[in-house]
Amino acid sequence: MPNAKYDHQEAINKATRLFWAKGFHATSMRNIQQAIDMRPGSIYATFGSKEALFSKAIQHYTSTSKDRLNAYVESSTSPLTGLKKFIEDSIAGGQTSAPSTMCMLVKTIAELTDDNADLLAEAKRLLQDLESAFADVLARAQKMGEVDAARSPEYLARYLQMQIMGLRTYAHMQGSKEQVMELIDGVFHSLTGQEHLSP
Amino acid sequence: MPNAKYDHQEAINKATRLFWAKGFHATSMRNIQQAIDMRPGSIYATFGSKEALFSKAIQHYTSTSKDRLNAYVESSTSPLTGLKKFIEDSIAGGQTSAPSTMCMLVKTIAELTDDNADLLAEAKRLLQDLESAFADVLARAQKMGEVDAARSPEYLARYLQMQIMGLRTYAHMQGSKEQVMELIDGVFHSLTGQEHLSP
DNA sequence: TTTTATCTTGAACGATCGTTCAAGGGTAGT
DNA sequence: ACTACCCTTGAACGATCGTTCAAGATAAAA
Repeated sequence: MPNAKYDHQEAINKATRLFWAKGFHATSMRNIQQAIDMRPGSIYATFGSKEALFSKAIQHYTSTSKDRLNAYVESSTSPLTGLKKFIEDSIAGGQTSAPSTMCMLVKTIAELTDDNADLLAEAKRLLQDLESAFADVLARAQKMGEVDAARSPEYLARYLQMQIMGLRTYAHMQGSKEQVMELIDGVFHSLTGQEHLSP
Repeated sequence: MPNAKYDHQEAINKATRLFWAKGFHATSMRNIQQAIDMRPGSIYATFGSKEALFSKAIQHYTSTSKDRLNAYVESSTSPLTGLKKFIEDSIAGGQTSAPSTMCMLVKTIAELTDDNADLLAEAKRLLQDLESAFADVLARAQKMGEVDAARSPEYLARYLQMQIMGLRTYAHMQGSKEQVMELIDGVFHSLTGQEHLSP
């Protein structure tokens, strides 16, 4: 790119934050143009369409989320405490003031229909990716005896994924940070308690 | 109304199902016109605006949900089994083939922003109403010894509300009905188990 | 400096959005 | 049969949607 004026990665980053905050339909291409300071011609030459840009956005979101999870797990004394820190940070929001406490992928599958079948399918696939990342962490936690080994990491990850969806959505609905933290503690007690996870 | 051609209640019912399936933004007034077989003039004379009609819709949804919950609780051998049947029916969907496994109010707070501040606030308020209904049921379950009495019904309802949000959203993401039912069982084990709910 | 290739610009397009309103239709009361 | 009143109709409005494209700007190659 001999004549590249814009930083495409930074553009995707800003577009991601905007889509995350407002959703797919409520974010107009004119909003995007203003946020990333590009004119329609450049945007369409670079990304192709609103759908394609949104696709880049949810991919970027997922990649960043995975990185953040792994960073917490690596820098913590144990996989499980790293996992908890990741969840608390996702909801309470550290310095990285996120556009929403809700998961961007959950917002996406909540909003989109078959009118955007490709995006919907991809959001579901990316959520499965994140679930796999949870399974990896939980498998490591099992080997360290932090979590009941009688249940498969896949089941535990499924359970955790569902809990995180609920927690982040609940946090978006209700203001009290204290009560949400209490719910997080409740979730982790049910996760470490061995006898109450099995169906 | 000496000259009323349309059944307004049935119109609200159909509009609710459409909004529930497609969300606020993706549902156009022309979609509504077709679904309820009314022309724009009549719709606006009756309901005032798209926002006002959507407000009626989420109120109707909440009212129906509460009725369905109470019906399950009354017709069951115990409050807790009624609660579980309500949840299973909400997700698996009985004969009432719902437009979505996801909670309409969750979809609403996931999609809307401050651009529709009134609707957003009302959806949150209606979710609190449902949480109160859960608290009533859980208090009755406590008196019957089905649920740990050491925790307040308000906390338990908060916990349950969060779980339902997660369960229904997860069910919408992932196809396997079997795995979702397994998760529901897991939730109820954590709800009945006394030692693992406290933070 | 001139040419060439690449990227950017912004006006403009057709489609669709939520909404309005003058005109028409139908029922009830006289 | 006539009036009065309510409800319904559907064309039309301005705004905004996602997207396109000819023209201009810019930097590397010759």
